[in-house]
Amino acid sequence: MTRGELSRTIKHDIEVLVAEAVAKAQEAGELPALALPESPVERPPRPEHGDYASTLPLRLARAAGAAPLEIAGIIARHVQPTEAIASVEAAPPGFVNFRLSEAWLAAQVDAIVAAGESFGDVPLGLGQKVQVEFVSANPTGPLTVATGRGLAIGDTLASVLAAAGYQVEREYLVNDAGTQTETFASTLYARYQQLFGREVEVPAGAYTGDYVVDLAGEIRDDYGDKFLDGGQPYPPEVHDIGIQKMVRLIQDDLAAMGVRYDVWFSEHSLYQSGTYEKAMALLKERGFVSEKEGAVWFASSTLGEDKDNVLVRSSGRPTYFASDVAYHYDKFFVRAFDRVIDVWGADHQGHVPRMKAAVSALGVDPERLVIIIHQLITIRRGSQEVRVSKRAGDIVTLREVVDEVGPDAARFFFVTRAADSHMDFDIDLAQRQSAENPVYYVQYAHARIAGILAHAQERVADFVDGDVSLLSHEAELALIRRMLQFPELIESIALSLEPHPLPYYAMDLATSFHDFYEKCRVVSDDVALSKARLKLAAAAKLVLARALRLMGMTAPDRM
RNA sequence: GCCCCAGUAGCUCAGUUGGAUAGAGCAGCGGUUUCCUAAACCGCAGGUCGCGGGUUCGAGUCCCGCCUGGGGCCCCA
Repeated sequence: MTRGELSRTIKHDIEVLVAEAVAKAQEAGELPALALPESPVERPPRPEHGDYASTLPLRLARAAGAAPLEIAGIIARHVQPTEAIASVEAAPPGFVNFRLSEAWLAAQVDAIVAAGESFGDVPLGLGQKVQVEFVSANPTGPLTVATGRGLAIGDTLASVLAAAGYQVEREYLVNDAGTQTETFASTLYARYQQLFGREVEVPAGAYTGDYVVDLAGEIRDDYGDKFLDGGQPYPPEVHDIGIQKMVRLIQDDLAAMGVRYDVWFSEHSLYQSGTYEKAMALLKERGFVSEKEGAVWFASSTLGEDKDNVLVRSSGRPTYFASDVAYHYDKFFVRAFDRVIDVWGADHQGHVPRMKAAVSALGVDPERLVIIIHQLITIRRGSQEVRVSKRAGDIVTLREVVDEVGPDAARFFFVTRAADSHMDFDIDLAQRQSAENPVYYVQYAHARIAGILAHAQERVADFVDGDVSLLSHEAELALIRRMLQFPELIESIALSLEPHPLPYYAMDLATSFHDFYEKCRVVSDDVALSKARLKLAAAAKLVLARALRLMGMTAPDRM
């Protein structure tokens, strides 16, 4: 096998080599003709075991009726040697260990530099249309810290999927049609009237945060007393203006976190475009709608749910669930996404089974809808827990955190935890540790390389002709090995849809670079070696920058 | 009561989908700068992987039970 377009990753190449070796051993009658179990090659934890290892013999032993070590020996003997592989060995109790050729490793630096920005891309998605919808917080208040998590997960996932060859759209659903926005508008209008000295009470369940008062002030400044006698509970313009301003605020907050959405989808538009009616009609046509107790129900119990769910209240108003059914109808039928990924907080987990049931009731394979649930964040100031409630007005805003610790540190923090894990966010600690945040460790490696390249510019003419075969130091090879993991990581994240390994990788890559820096003088009197090492440093800079950018962070040249 | 998630070093968390001697960051202790960025590097210390059973060549990882914490079980979103 030669290096080329067909090879996704060296890991993949080795998996192919193993499969071919088994097939040859079977032809030769040395192994029984058995169907092979799934057995991806893995990375041995200890360097003396090589770069990659197959555990296939261990999995095959019972069915083959032979000792694992013996099978490992047979497979190792049948592996076709390639320029990339230096050695193949059987090791007890039944591993097949592969060691990469150092000459081949060194040559990969040229490949990485040639690939440039596209190093790390893997042909997995093949242009499939994927939508990632995340955050989608109600436009009834500023974004809270809690939304930072969905933001980091969703945005990073979208970036990684794009790198993996998917056609990705980021989407924010603006809930501009529900009862929450009505309560919000009522509160806003009450505040507005109060600003003109009227004795008006805020409604029950009102949004008592000061930001509503500020917003009312803005409306007064912009429109004067125009809406003062606009009717009850609020004039429609106040509702719309309020939502609009709130959405703009949210957009600003998201921009401050480095997120750009492709689509801002209005819930209200589902009712104007006729999508809602079409979705309900399809559901009815397929026999999943029933009427009882004066309401319209989704017969989810026929799909294995423990109960039915209301679509249209007896008052005639659709529920949030009905909106969401129509919304997903739009995603799959109108816009025809191959795959839809919704990122929700754990407080919505109860909504997952019925949403999946609804999608399948619409006739869509429920596998095409992936709902990622992330656990909630507990916010503390020191030892004191902060209850976050938009309505009560006790909010720790995302903006507040960004302003204090910076977007890069915030993004890094949010994306580093697995979605399934609960998260403690201590604001005091975040401030104190912002300078200790590992993101700076990664960024520093990038800045260090930029410094070296600038330094070299004055001494070494150019290093495009650098001969990378001169790279043979352990630290150099370790850095190259680390970089070659990058495409594997992209592939792995695109499959698992769990972005949290990315920051860990970035730290490891930075460590490999710092170690190389300590042990290998880059710019020295040895011009040939300098050029080779400059090329290696430039490659590392590329990969660091890309890892950071995938997480929505900056890659500074100076710190 | 039922369902989902978690419990790993003092703290915050990873753990390659069941593999070889369980790791990182921070905190603690000690060391490294005539030299491209010391926001770095090297070393030391720190563990009954919540508890108890089970599955098998092999379990932090899978199954069962229990304990603790978070979330859910509305004609709320």
